[in-house]
Amino acid sequence: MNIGEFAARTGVSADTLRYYEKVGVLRRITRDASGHRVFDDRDLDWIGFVLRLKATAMPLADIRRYAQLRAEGAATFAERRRMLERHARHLQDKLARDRDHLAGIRAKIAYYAQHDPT
Amino acid sequence: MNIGEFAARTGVSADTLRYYEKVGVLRRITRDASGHRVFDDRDLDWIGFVLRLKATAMPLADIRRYAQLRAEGAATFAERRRMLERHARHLQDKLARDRDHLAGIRAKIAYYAQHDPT
DNA sequence: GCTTGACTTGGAGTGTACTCCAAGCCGTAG
DNA sequence: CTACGGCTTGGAGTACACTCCAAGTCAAGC
Repeated sequence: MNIGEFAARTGVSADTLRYYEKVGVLRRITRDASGHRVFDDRDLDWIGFVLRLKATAMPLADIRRYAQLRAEGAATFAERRRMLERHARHLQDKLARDRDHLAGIRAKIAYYAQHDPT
Repeated sequence: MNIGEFAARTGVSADTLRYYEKVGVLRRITRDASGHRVFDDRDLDWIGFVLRLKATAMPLADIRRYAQLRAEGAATFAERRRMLERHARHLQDKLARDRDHLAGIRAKIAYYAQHDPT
Protein backbone atom coordinates (compact mmCIF):
# COMPACT_ATOMS: atom_id res chain seq x y z
CA MET A 1 0.00 0.00 0.00
CA ASN A 2 1.13 3.61 -0.53
CA ILE A 3 1.93 6.13 2.18
CA GLY A 4 -1.52 7.73 2.07
CA GLU A 5 -3.36 4.51 2.72
CA PHE A 6 -0.85 3.47 5.36
CA ALA A 7 -1.29 6.82 7.08
CA ALA A 8 -5.07 6.46 7.00
CA ARG A 9 -4.92 2.95 8.44
CA THR A 10 -2.49 3.74 11.23
CA GLY A 11 -3.55 7.26 12.10
CA VAL A 12 0.04 8.40 11.65
CA SER A 13 0.49 11.28 9.19
CA ALA A 14 2.47 10.76 5.99
CA ASP A 15 4.92 13.44 7.14
CA THR A 16 5.50 11.58 10.37
CA LEU A 17 5.97 8.28 8.55
CA ARG A 18 8.62 9.86 6.31
CA TYR A 19 10.23 11.29 9.43
CA TYR A 20 10.20 7.85 11.08
CA GLU A 21 11.92 6.39 8.07
CA LYS A 22 14.49 9.17 8.11
CA VAL A 23 15.38 8.63 11.78
CA GLY A 24 15.42 4.85 11.45
CA VAL A 25 12.22 3.84 13.22
CA LEU A 26 10.86 2.49 9.94
CA ARG A 27 13.41 0.55 7.91
CA ARG A 28 13.65 -1.27 4.58
CA ILE A 29 10.57 0.46 3.22
CA THR A 30 10.80 -0.45 -0.46
CA ARG A 31 9.89 1.77 -3.40
CA ASP A 32 7.79 1.07 -6.44
CA ALA A 33 8.83 1.92 -10.01
CA SER A 34 7.93 5.57 -9.44
CA GLY A 35 10.01 5.82 -6.27
CA HIS A 36 6.92 5.82 -4.02
CA ARG A 37 7.15 4.01 -0.70
CA VAL A 38 5.42 0.64 -0.43
CA PHE A 39 4.16 -0.48 2.98
CA ASP A 40 3.00 -3.99 3.86
CA ASP A 41 1.28 -5.83 6.72
CA ARG A 42 4.53 -6.32 8.61
CA ASP A 43 4.97 -2.56 8.65
CA LEU A 44 1.44 -2.29 9.98
CA ASP A 45 2.30 -4.64 12.87
CA TRP A 46 5.53 -2.83 13.53
CA ILE A 47 4.04 0.66 13.60
CA GLY A 48 1.40 -0.69 15.98
CA PHE A 49 4.11 -1.73 18.39
CA VAL A 50 5.93 1.55 17.90
CA LEU A 51 2.75 3.39 18.87
CA ARG A 52 2.55 1.26 22.00
CA LEU A 53 6.09 2.18 22.95
CA LYS A 54 5.45 5.82 22.17
CA ALA A 55 2.20 5.84 24.14
CA THR A 56 4.16 4.60 27.12
CA ALA A 57 6.74 7.38 26.75
CA MET A 58 9.64 5.49 25.28
CA PRO A 59 11.89 8.12 23.66
CA LEU A 60 12.12 7.96 19.87
CA ALA A 61 15.87 7.38 20.17
CA ASP A 62 15.20 4.17 22.11
CA ILE A 63 12.55 3.04 19.65
CA ARG A 64 15.06 3.70 16.92
CA ARG A 65 17.59 1.51 18.75
CA TYR A 66 15.00 -1.24 19.09
CA ALA A 67 14.23 -0.94 15.37
CA GLN A 68 17.92 -1.33 14.62
CA LEU A 69 18.13 -4.50 16.73
CA ARG A 70 15.06 -5.83 14.96
CA ALA A 71 16.78 -5.27 11.62
CA GLU A 72 19.72 -7.35 12.86
CA GLY A 73 17.53 -10.42 13.22
CA ALA A 74 16.96 -13.13 15.80
CA ALA A 75 20.47 -12.78 17.20
CA THR A 76 19.31 -9.68 19.06
CA PHE A 77 16.30 -11.30 20.78
CA ALA A 78 18.05 -11.20 24.18
CA GLU A 79 18.95 -7.54 23.90
CA ARG A 80 15.50 -6.57 22.68
CA ARG A 81 14.06 -8.50 25.59
CA ARG A 82 16.27 -6.62 28.02
CA MET A 83 15.14 -3.31 26.53
CA LEU A 84 11.50 -4.27 26.91
CA GLU A 85 11.98 -5.60 30.44
CA ARG A 86 13.55 -2.33 31.46
CA HIS A 87 10.75 -0.40 29.82
CA ALA A 88 8.11 -2.62 31.44
CA ARG A 89 9.62 -1.95 34.85
CA HIS A 90 9.53 1.79 34.25
CA LEU A 91 5.97 1.55 33.02
CA GLN A 92 4.89 -0.46 36.03
CA ASP A 93 6.46 2.10 38.36
CA LYS A 94 4.76 4.89 36.50
CA LEU A 95 1.44 3.07 36.72
CA ALA A 96 1.84 2.88 40.50
CA ARG A 97 2.73 6.57 40.74
CA ASP A 98 -0.16 7.52 38.47
CA ARG A 99 -2.61 5.59 40.64
CA ASP A 100 -1.34 7.58 43.59
CA HIS A 101 -1.62 10.83 41.62
CA LEU A 102 -5.18 9.98 40.66
CA ALA A 103 -6.03 9.37 44.31
CA GLY A 104 -4.45 12.72 45.23
CA ILE A 105 -6.42 14.53 42.57
CA ARG A 106 -9.65 12.83 43.63
CA ALA A 107 -8.99 13.88 47.22
CA LYS A 108 -8.83 17.46 46.02
CA ILE A 109 -12.03 17.03 44.00
CA ALA A 110 -13.71 15.72 47.15
CA TYR A 111 -12.45 18.74 49.05
CA TYR A 112 -13.96 21.10 46.47
CA ALA A 113 -17.20 19.13 46.48
CA GLN A 114 -17.34 19.53 50.25
CA HIS A 115 -16.41 23.19 50.43
CA ASP A 116 -17.90 24.61 47.25
CA PRO A 117 -19.62 27.83 48.38
CA THR A 118 -21.91 28.03 45.32
CA MET B 1 13.04 30.65 52.29
CA ASN B 2 15.06 31.76 49.25
CA ILE B 3 14.90 30.26 45.78
CA GLY B 4 17.93 28.04 46.34
CA GLU B 5 16.49 26.33 49.38
CA PHE B 6 13.07 26.06 47.77
CA ALA B 7 14.66 24.47 44.69
CA ALA B 8 16.56 22.02 46.87
CA ARG B 9 13.43 21.06 48.82
CA THR B 10 11.19 20.61 45.81
CA GLY B 11 13.67 19.22 43.30
CA VAL B 12 12.64 21.95 40.86
CA SER B 13 15.55 24.06 39.55
CA ALA B 14 15.73 27.78 40.37
CA ASP B 15 15.54 28.54 36.64
CA THR B 16 12.37 26.53 36.33
CA LEU B 17 10.86 28.22 39.39
CA ARG B 18 11.53 31.65 37.85
CA TYR B 19 10.02 30.40 34.62
CA TYR B 20 6.94 29.17 36.50
CA GLU B 21 6.53 32.57 38.06
CA LYS B 22 6.91 34.22 34.67
CA VAL B 23 4.21 32.10 33.04
CA GLY B 24 1.85 32.38 36.02
CA VAL B 25 2.07 28.94 37.59
CA LEU B 26 3.60 30.49 40.71
CA ARG B 27 1.92 33.70 41.81
CA ARG B 28 2.27 36.33 44.50
CA ILE B 29 5.81 35.30 45.32
CA THR B 30 6.94 38.21 47.49
CA ARG B 31 10.39 39.77 47.57
CA ASP B 32 12.64 40.64 50.49
CA ALA B 33 14.45 43.97 50.92
CA SER B 34 17.08 42.92 48.36
CA GLY B 35 14.48 41.97 45.75
CA HIS B 36 15.05 38.24 46.29
CA ARG B 37 12.06 35.92 46.06
CA VAL B 38 10.65 34.59 49.33
CA PHE B 39 8.88 31.21 49.30
CA ASP B 40 6.76 29.80 52.11
CA ASP B 41 5.07 26.54 53.10
CA ARG B 42 1.98 27.28 51.05
CA ASP B 43 4.18 27.54 47.98
CA LEU B 44 5.66 24.19 48.93
CA ASP B 45 2.18 22.62 49.00
CA TRP B 46 1.23 24.27 45.76
CA ILE B 47 4.34 23.22 43.85
CA GLY B 48 3.72 19.69 45.13
CA PHE B 49 0.31 19.70 43.52
CA VAL B 50 1.71 21.27 40.36
CA LEU B 51 4.21 18.42 40.14
CA ARG B 52 1.35 15.96 40.47
CA LEU B 53 -0.50 17.62 37.61
CA LYS B 54 2.66 17.75 35.52
CA ALA B 55 3.49 14.12 36.26
CA THR B 56 0.07 13.20 34.92
CA ALA B 57 0.68 15.18 31.71
CA MET B 58 -1.47 18.22 32.35
CA PRO B 59 -0.17 20.91 29.97
CA LEU B 60 1.49 23.88 31.65
CA ALA B 61 -1.12 26.17 30.08
CA ASP B 62 -3.86 24.29 31.97
CA ILE B 63 -1.89 24.37 35.21
CA ARG B 64 -1.48 28.08 34.68
CA ARG B 65 -5.25 28.40 34.25
CA TYR B 66 -5.80 26.44 37.45
CA ALA B 67 -3.30 28.69 39.25
CA GLN B 68 -5.24 31.70 38.04
CA LEU B 69 -8.51 30.29 39.38
CA ARG B 70 -6.78 29.57 42.67
CA ALA B 71 -5.70 33.20 42.86
CA GLU B 72 -9.34 34.25 42.44
CA GLY B 73 -10.34 32.54 45.67
CA ALA B 74 -13.09 30.24 46.85
CA ALA B 75 -15.53 31.55 44.23
CA THR B 76 -13.77 29.36 41.68
CA PHE B 77 -14.04 26.08 43.60
CA ALA B 78 -16.64 24.71 41.19
CA GLU B 79 -14.58 25.49 38.12
CA ARG B 80 -11.41 24.09 39.64
CA ARG B 81 -13.33 20.98 40.52
CA ARG B 82 -14.55 20.62 36.94
CA MET B 83 -10.98 20.97 35.67
CA LEU B 84 -9.78 18.27 38.02
CA GLU B 85 -12.69 15.96 37.24
CA ARG B 86 -11.92 16.23 33.57
CA HIS B 87 -8.26 15.57 34.23
CA ALA B 88 -9.07 12.63 36.50
CA ARG B 89 -11.18 11.07 33.74
CA HIS B 90 -8.33 11.44 31.26
CA LEU B 91 -5.92 10.00 33.74
CA GLN B 92 -8.13 7.03 34.46
CA ASP B 93 -8.49 6.32 30.74
CA LYS B 94 -4.75 6.57 30.31
CA LEU B 95 -4.22 4.22 33.23
CA ALA B 96 -6.45 1.66 31.51
CA ARG B 97 -4.62 2.03 28.21
CA ASP B 98 -1.25 1.82 29.93
CA ARG B 99 -2.23 -1.41 31.65
CA ASP B 100 -3.08 -2.80 28.24
CA HIS B 101 0.21 -1.53 26.82
CA LEU B 102 2.10 -3.16 29.65
CA ALA B 103 0.35 -6.47 28.93
CA GLY B 104 1.24 -6.13 25.24
CA ILE B 105 4.88 -5.44 26.05
CA ARG B 106 5.02 -8.36 28.47
CA ALA B 107 3.58 -10.61 25.79
CA LYS B 108 6.46 -9.64 23.55
CA ILE B 109 8.95 -10.23 26.36
CA ALA B 110 7.46 -13.70 26.80
CA TYR B 111 7.84 -14.31 23.08
CA TYR B 112 11.51 -13.37 23.21
CA ALA B 113 12.01 -15.51 26.31
CA GLN B 114 10.50 -18.43 24.42
CA HIS B 115 12.33 -17.95 21.15
CA ASP B 116 15.67 -16.56 22.21
CA PRO B 117 18.22 -18.56 20.19
CA THR B 118 21.15 -17.79 22.51
C1' DG C 1 -1.51 16.53 -24.49
C1' DC C 2 -3.00 18.67 -20.37
C1' DT C 3 -4.82 18.68 -15.76
C1' DT C 4 -5.20 16.50 -11.39
C1' DG C 5 -3.87 14.22 -7.34
C1' DA C 6 -0.61 11.73 -4.84
C1' DC C 7 3.76 11.08 -4.31
C1' DT C 8 9.10 12.54 -3.89
C1' DT C 9 13.15 15.32 -1.56
C1' DG C 10 15.59 18.68 1.37
C1' DG C 11 15.13 21.90 4.46
C1' DA C 12 12.83 25.34 7.27
C1' DG C 13 9.49 26.25 10.95
C1' DT C 14 6.61 25.09 15.21
C1' DG C 15 5.17 24.11 20.12
C1' DT C 16 6.31 22.82 24.68
C1' DA C 17 8.98 23.24 28.49
C1' DC C 18 12.60 24.34 29.99
C1' DT C 19 17.88 25.68 30.46
C1' DC C 20 21.61 28.63 30.09
C1' DC C 21 24.00 32.97 30.00
C1' DA C 22 25.65 37.82 30.64
C1' DA C 23 25.66 41.68 33.33
C1' DG C 24 24.75 43.46 37.54
C1' DC C 25 23.23 43.92 42.71
C1' DC C 26 23.63 42.74 47.68
C1' DG C 27 25.30 40.99 52.24
C1' DT C 28 28.88 38.79 54.72
C1' DA C 29 33.70 36.97 55.75
C1' DG C 30 38.38 37.98 55.84
C1' DC D 1 37.65 47.31 50.96
C1' DT D 2 37.53 43.46 48.28
C1' DA D 3 36.30 38.85 47.18
C1' DC D 4 32.62 35.54 47.17
C1' DG D 5 28.28 33.30 46.82
C1' DG D 6 23.74 33.80 45.77
C1' DC D 7 20.44 36.35 44.04
C1' DT D 8 18.24 39.54 40.05
C1' DT D 9 16.68 40.46 34.93
C1' DG D 10 16.05 39.90 29.91
C1' DG D 11 16.86 37.26 26.38
C1' DA D 12 18.99 33.60 23.72
C1' DG D 13 19.55 28.66 23.11
C1' DT D 14 18.23 23.65 23.54
C1' DA D 15 15.79 19.07 23.06
C1' DC D 16 12.20 16.55 21.31
C1' DA D 17 9.00 15.26 17.99
C1' DC D 18 7.02 16.52 14.66
C1' DT D 19 4.80 19.64 10.78
C1' DC D 20 4.87 22.36 6.86
C1' DC D 21 6.53 23.99 2.47
C1' DA D 22 8.55 24.51 -2.27
C1' DA D 23 9.81 22.44 -6.29
C1' DG D 24 9.57 18.60 -8.87
C1' DT D 25 8.03 13.65 -10.73
C1' DC D 26 4.64 10.47 -12.30
C1' DA D 27 0.27 7.76 -13.64
C1' DA D 28 -4.43 8.17 -14.85
C1' DG D 29 -8.54 10.44 -16.64
C1' DC D 30 -10.58 13.58 -19.89
